[in-house]
Amino acid sequence: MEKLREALRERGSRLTPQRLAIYEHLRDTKSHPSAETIYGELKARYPSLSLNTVYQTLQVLDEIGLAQKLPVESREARYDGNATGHAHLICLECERIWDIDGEALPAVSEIDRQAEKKGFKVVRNQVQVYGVCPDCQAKGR
Amino acid sequence: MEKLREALRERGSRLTPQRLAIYEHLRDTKSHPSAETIYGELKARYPSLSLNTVYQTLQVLDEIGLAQKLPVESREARYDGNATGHAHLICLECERIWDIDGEALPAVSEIDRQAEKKGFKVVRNQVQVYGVCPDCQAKGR
DNA sequence: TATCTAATTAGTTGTTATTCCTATTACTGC
DNA sequence: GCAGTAATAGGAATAACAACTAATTAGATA
Repeated sequence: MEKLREALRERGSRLTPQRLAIYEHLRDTKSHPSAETIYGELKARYPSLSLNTVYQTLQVLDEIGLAQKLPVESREARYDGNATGHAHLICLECERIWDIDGEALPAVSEIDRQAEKKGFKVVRNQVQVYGVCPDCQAKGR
Repeated sequence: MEKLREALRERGSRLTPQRLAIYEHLRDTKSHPSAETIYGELKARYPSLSLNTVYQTLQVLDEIGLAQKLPVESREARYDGNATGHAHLICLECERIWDIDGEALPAVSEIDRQAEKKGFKVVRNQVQVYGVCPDCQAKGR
């Protein structure tokens, strides 16, 4: 929470209950929710919350590096409370998303390095692997 | 062109002048255009072309593996006539997109391998590196 | 090459994620 | 606590894209 307050202050922004709630929700879930989903999940506790605020807050969190917007193939963007560079595994059937960390990280860094070799100043990367998760495979296509 | 004809036939679809034009345009450009851009660029030669046809054709090309839809951060999807697995370099300022091939490919494959180790059946991947291109870096800031 | 039939086109309309607008509310620094 | 200013809520607007439809056209067959 102090991390959030500090990052917001640096940007000249205020810490509001809505922002805190969205930040904590994102931080505590592994589900990479969409804006709409976050809205739905927080609405019970914060009845006055508006979807617009969710969008704005997610954008702010993305800007200050405390969240990451994932532009995936489905229409809705999904959000990740872990903004460090890592890859995502996306199930084409159930649309769930998982992080791939550990051994995949060096490969992600290697791609950045190739980009830099071409004279690019790298800001961030997005690595998505689309496929079918074990659950959906078991469910028999 | 025969490749396109063949792939369309297999799907039970026909080769039309519009489809051919869109296919060739995509194949011959390195610019990863949006549907709207393709429409604008072909409109002069095919005045009767409709934007809807462009969308439909791009979807067909994507399905038969002769093009690739890139869900990028900007609102419009961009299309690539090279549907083989490779990474993209995207300039956050001018929005141009380049392919990264060659040495980055093993790293992309390595990430797929990690996904498979988790029990995923990998279908395709998307690797995007966002940053600032040399031109835009030179242009100051 | 004429015919039959299913696919395609182009135009219109629909859908929906996201953004814009603005009056009201509520943080923050004093 | 008060003033100043940023954030919120909520409704309306936007825009990319998808669905629908009537008319056209291409492809296979003979």
